[in-house]
Amino acid sequence: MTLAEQVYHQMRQDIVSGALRPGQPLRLEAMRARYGAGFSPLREALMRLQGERLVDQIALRGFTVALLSLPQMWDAVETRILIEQQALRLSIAHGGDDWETGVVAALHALTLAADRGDTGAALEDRHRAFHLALIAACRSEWLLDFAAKLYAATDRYRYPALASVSIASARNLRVEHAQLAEAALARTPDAACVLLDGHYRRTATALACSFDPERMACAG
Amino acid sequence: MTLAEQVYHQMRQDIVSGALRPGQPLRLEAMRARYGAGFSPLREALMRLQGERLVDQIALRGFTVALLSLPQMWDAVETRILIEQQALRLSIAHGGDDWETGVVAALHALTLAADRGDTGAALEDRHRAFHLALIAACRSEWLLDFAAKLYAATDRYRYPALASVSIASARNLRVEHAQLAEAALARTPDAACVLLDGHYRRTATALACSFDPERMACAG
DNA sequence: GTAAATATAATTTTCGAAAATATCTTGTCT
DNA sequence: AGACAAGATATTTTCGAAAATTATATTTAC
Repeated sequence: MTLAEQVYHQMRQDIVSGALRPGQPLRLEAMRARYGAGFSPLREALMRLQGERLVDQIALRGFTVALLSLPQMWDAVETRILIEQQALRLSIAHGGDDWETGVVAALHALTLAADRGDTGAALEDRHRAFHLALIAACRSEWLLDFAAKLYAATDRYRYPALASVSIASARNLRVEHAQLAEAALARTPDAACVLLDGHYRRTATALACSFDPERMACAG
Repeated sequence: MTLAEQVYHQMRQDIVSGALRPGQPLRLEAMRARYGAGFSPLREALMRLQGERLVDQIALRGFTVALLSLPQMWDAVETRILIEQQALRLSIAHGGDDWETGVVAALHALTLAADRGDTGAALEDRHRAFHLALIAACRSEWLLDFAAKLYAATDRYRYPALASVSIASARNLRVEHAQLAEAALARTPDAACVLLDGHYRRTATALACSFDPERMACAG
């Protein structure tokens, strides 16, 4: 993997996780120290992140971490529901044994991690893998591409809440995930889409209640 | 505008228009001669184009123009229909006087250009402006962003056919556009979405019949 | 004291050489 | 002849200095 790619992945994770705060200027000299790379790979990574709307750029005035706001969160959530519902319908229609197996495996791994009390990036990876497994058989590169971008965009709002137990435990996420997987494997697209919609909307509503754009954290 | 931005826009147009052929390697030395820029702005432009799926990259082996294929065309078309139908519904729900005025103006400009027999980039700009005007009031940055990417992706298949008159004149595109605008302004979202779906599907079907991946042209 | 003009500093952007990697050519051995 | 290694060539990737631009501080004029 080239240096530019490494910087891209690290910086992306730092933005999504909040290590780099929304609005924060990304000065090249500071980035050079942080990621140990020259200007070229840094700028290449920043260009890619700009394309994912994680970074804002103003010509000749540099880059900043994209801001967070409730309207933007809802925009990302609504669009994500549109994309993933369609991808889920297609997956249910086209998915074979491998798809079913992938969903079961991802659900099990997520449940194990959650029950064990995993937190932060570890749990987050399992969660992303589960939602990806549901739509993996949709046979549309565009839908998968958009879903990945929107996952990162919405994840920025959820990450701060992951550390605090209160929000997560208030709802029974384990049951929601299990029902979603069950409906998908039962090949009932309408039911699965309703569950997906509810799952994302409840999450967004919970985050909206405790959203603090200043601290960019979602108080638990 | 910085040099990197100029290169990005020129290169994007060259890929969409077919001046750079699908599969063609984008050697940096050749690009440097063509666009008159150093390695840094060239690579930044290529990184952005990769994010839009117009360019493929293999680490340490360089960049190529993304290939075209019928399955990929249909994927882009189907996804575009999903995105633009939703954006159109939202625009119809939220659009005010400015939106209506924008649609009427864009339709008129497109009709003038088409009747005058404009071709290539000139007509293409009017066409894009019309479809953007329809969804401009949707109030979703994500939907507009995706629609723009998908427009470029599908435009690559349509550009070669623009030069030849036969395909364009076989259908009455003028009537289709006018009916679409009428349904939108009449605030009948279901009717408008049906027209949009039919418009894109007929276009894609026509292109599919004369698709030639080798020459990457769509014979008229 | 305020505002315009100028000088200074900080920052982004661009360039081309150098390093790293891949690809092609050639020669050798079985 | 075919397979394989060694060297030569071509290409990508990275670096840091230089150029271009913006931001800040200082001076000057009124």
